[in-house]
Amino acid sequence: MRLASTKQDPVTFLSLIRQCIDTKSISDIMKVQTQIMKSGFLVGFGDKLIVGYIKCGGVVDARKLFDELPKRHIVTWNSMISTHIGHKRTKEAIGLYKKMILEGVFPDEYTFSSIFKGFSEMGSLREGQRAHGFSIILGLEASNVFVGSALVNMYSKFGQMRDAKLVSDRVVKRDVVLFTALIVGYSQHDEDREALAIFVSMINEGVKANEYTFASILIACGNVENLGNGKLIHGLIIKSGFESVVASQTSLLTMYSKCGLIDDSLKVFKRFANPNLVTWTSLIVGLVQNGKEEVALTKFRQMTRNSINPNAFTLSSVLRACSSIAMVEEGKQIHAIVTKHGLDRDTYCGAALVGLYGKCGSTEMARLIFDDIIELDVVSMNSMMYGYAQNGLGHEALELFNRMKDLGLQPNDATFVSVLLACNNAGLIEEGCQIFSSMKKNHNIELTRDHYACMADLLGRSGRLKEAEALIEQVRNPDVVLWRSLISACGIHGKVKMAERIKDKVLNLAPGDEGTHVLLSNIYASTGNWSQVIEMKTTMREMRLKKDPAMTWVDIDREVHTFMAGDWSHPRSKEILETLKELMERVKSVGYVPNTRFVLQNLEEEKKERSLYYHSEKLAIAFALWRTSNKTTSITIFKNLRVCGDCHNWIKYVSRVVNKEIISRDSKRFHHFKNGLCSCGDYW
DNA sequence: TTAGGGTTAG
Repeated sequence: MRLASTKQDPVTFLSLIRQCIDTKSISDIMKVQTQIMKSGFLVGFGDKLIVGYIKCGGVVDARKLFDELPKRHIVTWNSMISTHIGHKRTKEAIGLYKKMILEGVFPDEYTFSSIFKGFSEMGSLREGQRAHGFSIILGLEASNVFVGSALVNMYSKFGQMRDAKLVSDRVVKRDVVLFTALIVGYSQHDEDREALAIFVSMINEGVKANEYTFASILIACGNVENLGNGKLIHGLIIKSGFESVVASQTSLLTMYSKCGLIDDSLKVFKRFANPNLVTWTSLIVGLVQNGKEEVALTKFRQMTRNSINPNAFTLSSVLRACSSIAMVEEGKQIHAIVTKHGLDRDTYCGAALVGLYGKCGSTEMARLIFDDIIELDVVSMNSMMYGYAQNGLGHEALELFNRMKDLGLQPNDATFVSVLLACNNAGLIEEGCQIFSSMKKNHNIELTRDHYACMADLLGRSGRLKEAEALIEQVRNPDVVLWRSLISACGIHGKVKMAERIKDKVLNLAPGDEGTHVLLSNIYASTGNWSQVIEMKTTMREMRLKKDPAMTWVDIDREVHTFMAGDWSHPRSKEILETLKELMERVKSVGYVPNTRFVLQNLEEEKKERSLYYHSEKLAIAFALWRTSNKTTSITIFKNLRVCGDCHNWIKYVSRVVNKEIISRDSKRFHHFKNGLCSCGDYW
């Protein structure tokens, strides 16, 4: 901008400022300001120059000039405050608010409409309440709906829904914005039914819902799985002409998936011409929640192919999908994407990664990620503790549990599932009992089935069978799984009579429960009670109950190889058999003795030994050792059932003679075999 | 010459 050097008049200055606003040029305003100051007009034009700076995005320059002005109009104060709030300069905004009061300028309805947001962003409830009091004194709380909405918002953010409601009740002319703010507040604080009630009263007051209201109320319907109302609102959206608004459609998609109608979510999704990141993420999350993890992963790939970059929300959800169905390799690929986006240290992604690595037995990797997370929360701590629990590292889990208290984090019900499981898997009986009894007393945690299951298993396995039974009887409707763990404990401690008594209880509950039949048959077999075994098996045949065949699989170079006991269909059977033979000789030479107690069939001793020889995990380990190079330091195998005592012992010897770590995930937990020892300490 | 609301995650 070129300025004429001749004398300038007020009209010219005004038009010059307007020109600067149009071209959004801060440097031009500075030139105009210099000119104005030279002409001695600053007092008259200060406010207008500030508006100019603000409109061009020059918050800092506006503030500089603002501080130089001897007198400022209330409008200028308000503009300064709202601009600072808008630019996330919350502290400065609150500073300005205090400064104006000190200088004797009273805040008005415009000031209050923006300043309350500042207090909620700063987390200063007390100061917010003080300002609220001031607005009441000035008669602005109830008379102006802008002020009222801002207050409702502030109290909602602080979770003070009672206060939010009280304010809203006092506001004279309530509009759709105020109602929406209240609905969102209730819904975000798990009071979705109240949110629905507010929606109804809004309609009754004759206030029309808009796309924002619809988006929020659908989330509330989804949260309480109120499909009926959700569908009604879907109809209202169509009637009100908001059918193509992205936000309300995304909420519609979420509502259907939360109500379990994932196909309807997919239908809604199909109508999007250009779904955005939030829409894609909502769909992916919905798929994961409805057990469609593979589809979720396909959608994720489709999304990235469409050049939409994932964020922490998307990636943490996809990672959860991978770990929930043990897609370890896919999970590792997603980890690479997380790293590429610099999100390893994000609370949500970090927690999901910890969960993934914990689940595949790499607690060390999980811990490395965990230690790097910038802001630890209950979930990330729970994930790490659960990882330790699954892998039998009880003391490590307890140490984190204590650290949680030091960090001032409130443990939740999931925390106790992890901690109790950790105690259970590590045989920390006293610690487990103590923590269990503290749950309600000291932490006000509602006991769930999972907590009881852990505790019953812990007591049962340690031989306190009567206590375990009494505990299960405390559960309102104890399920089959709970009782089965007690039967299995009876088996460990040779209490056949008690096992039979519990079996009758279970079969009354669920006559066709094959697990119970298998358990009993195994208990009879291990005590040499072969006639009973035959009877059990006949019953099972008659009832057409089938036992899951034991299976072990191993993932090598992204190819999964599955093995069953005595199954020689693998193309490399010859090599497997040779490796197995060699391994047997080596482990026997250092002390391994086959334990035929674990053969659950009535065979001659030598045949029993042969049958142990070909258990699926032995075949899988032999194959993995043959296929991988000598440099490989660890191999991981997966089993659908629990590992038998003989294989457990055998793998310990193998880990010693081949000098490698062998990680085995069975149906209940991980075992890390190293140098002839197992991480479970032979307690599982 | 100034002001308020919505959608996604463990």
